[in-house]
Amino acid sequence: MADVAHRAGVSTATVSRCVNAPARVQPETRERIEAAIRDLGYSPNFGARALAARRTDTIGAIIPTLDNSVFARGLQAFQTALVEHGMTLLLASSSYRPDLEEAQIRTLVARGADGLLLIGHERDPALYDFLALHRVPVLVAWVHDPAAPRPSVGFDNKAAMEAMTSAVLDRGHVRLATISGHTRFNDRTRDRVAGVRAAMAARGLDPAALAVVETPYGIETGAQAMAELMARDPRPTAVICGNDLLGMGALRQARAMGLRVPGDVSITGFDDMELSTVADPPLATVAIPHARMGTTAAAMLTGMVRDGTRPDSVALPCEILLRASLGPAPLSPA
Amino acid sequence: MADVAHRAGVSTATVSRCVNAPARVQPETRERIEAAIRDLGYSPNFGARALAARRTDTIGAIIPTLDNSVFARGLQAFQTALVEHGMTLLLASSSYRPDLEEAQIRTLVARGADGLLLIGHERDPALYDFLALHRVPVLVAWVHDPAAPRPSVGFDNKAAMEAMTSAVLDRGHVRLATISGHTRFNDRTRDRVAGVRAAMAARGLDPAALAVVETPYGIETGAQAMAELMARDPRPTAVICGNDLLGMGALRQARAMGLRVPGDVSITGFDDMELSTVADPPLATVAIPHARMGTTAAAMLTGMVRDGTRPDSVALPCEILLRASLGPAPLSPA
DNA sequence: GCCTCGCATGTAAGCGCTTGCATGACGCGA
DNA sequence: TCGCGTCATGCAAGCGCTTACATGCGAGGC
Repeated sequence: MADVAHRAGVSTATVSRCVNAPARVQPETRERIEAAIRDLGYSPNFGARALAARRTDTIGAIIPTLDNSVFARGLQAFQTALVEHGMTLLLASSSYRPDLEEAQIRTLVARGADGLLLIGHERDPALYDFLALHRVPVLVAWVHDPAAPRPSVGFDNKAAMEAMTSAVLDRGHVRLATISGHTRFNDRTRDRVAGVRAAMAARGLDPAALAVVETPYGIETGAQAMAELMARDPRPTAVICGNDLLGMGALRQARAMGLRVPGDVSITGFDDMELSTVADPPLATVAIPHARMGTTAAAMLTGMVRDGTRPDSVALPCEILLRASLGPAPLSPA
Repeated sequence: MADVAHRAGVSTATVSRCVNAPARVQPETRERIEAAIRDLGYSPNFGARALAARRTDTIGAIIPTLDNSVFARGLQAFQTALVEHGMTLLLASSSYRPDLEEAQIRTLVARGADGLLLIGHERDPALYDFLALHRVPVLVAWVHDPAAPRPSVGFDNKAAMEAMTSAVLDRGHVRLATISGHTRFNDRTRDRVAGVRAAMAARGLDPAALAVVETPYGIETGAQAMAELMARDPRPTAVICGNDLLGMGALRQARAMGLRVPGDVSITGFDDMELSTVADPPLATVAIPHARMGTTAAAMLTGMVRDGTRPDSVALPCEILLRASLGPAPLSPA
């Protein structure tokens, strides 16, 4: 930087201003500096800048997993938008484990993340205290809860699942089952199950009659859960799955058991992963606004970091995709 | 830090040593310091540390996309392993565009990435010069080419595709087609097509007879390419796809056209995405060692950064998964 | 018993930027 | 013409660590 200053015949202060606030330096001076920067191939030292300016232009994100495309797609949009705002993404994953998530949060804060994107509201309050202490703005994604004490961007998991369940009930189904991800430490999952129950209650069905199997997200686990549900008597005529992986597993298992979908049993998913369109039959599911969520999150978080504002939570709409895996309830009980 | 030093009755230098090289301080001193750190909730300032130590313990990765799980799964393993090595992941994506990739490389280097993970060898030599100039070690993944001037960790795309093609040829197919991703700027894609041709040549077939359609990776695009191929006369009896998304699209299109798979046409993929097992019929494909690749990459890159060594390239084996979408060639030409 | 060496710790000089404040030039109104 | 405000720029004090070198101590060898 000193070299650049010398070559341009100015002080390092002016070079710094030229880089960070070009408007504050005379056009001709700026040109000279820019030429010097180019000639010398100068690029500011990140550590020094972080130290002096007390910011890193870096945003941390901690997601449960990248192993399937559930979060990856939203993250892709988030990262791309972040770059457009001049920010860089620091990424960590928690494997759905609160203890690992906590460790990652601490790491990212120690690494100087200016802001954090987290999935879901539920975590140890002490963590939020920690973040407040370090003045790190937090944005919660994949959920929408205007009542929460922190801004969020996402969709209403409960309402979305309630809408999907209504569509199922519209088709005459009475004996419903749900294959859910683990609800412990996971408000999204819990809200989805609550949505199923709410829809049942709204139609005068007993929510307690809902058959629920909890299992980690995955195709295999979904298939196992399906096997278990199909062994029950009476057998459910519609299986509402907490995500598409579970739904795909259920579909595969149904086929393996010789059950027709939707003739004998209807199956729905949640997420609209690319695989749900190519399934046979295509999986009815809830489409999540991944891209908009990621893009919006990037804009909100950048704003929070730069202006110190606390934006309002943003609700994004989901879409119920009624595909062939959802059909009318079978006429005669199995 | 000064507070910690004062409370523990030592100098800041000792605190620093206690944090960075615990073995170099007396056990009882260390205990006092650690207690002080705990009591005060001290955590070192990242920028200051980066500035003074000239390293960030941060690794950058630039991948083409996170929109499907092709790279996401490997990245998941990479990130997890990185954390175990005390490193943090800076992530960027390029959308398969060399210009964006270059910009991201420059950004990550400016952000102080100690090392970089890149996908594929092919890029502007000036970029490699830039990286050498900045002394940033680079590891290339998703390919294996021992002859390349840079270390890599991955698999031999050509050999893998050659093996898959051999399996196809074993089943009597003669009229082959390939749906490939764009081969420009993409050595993986190119190697895969080359693998198909090599297998043909090895059996005395004319590699030039291979029908090739290039299209961006995607289910829709795969379906369109399939439609185009199936309209040709004579019609290929086996379609070898450059990845599973293309394969799934081809499968869907075949079904839509009333073609039986594999009765009328065989289809193969590449990647073993989760969706290929649930397809109907299940998609024959090449299983890539995502997790091992990610884990190995993390270990190699950490070593390169810490010891300044240049490790040997690592080849990881792929597995040919012969699933039902691949069958014998139809007896009578279509 | 003296010297040497190794070890634990302290001292202090940066690391390369940003930014509050000071300076001086210039333009404008009185 | 003078004074004041405005603007572009310079000065220099950090930002909070790491680390080369200095120091002082105890142990071991002769």
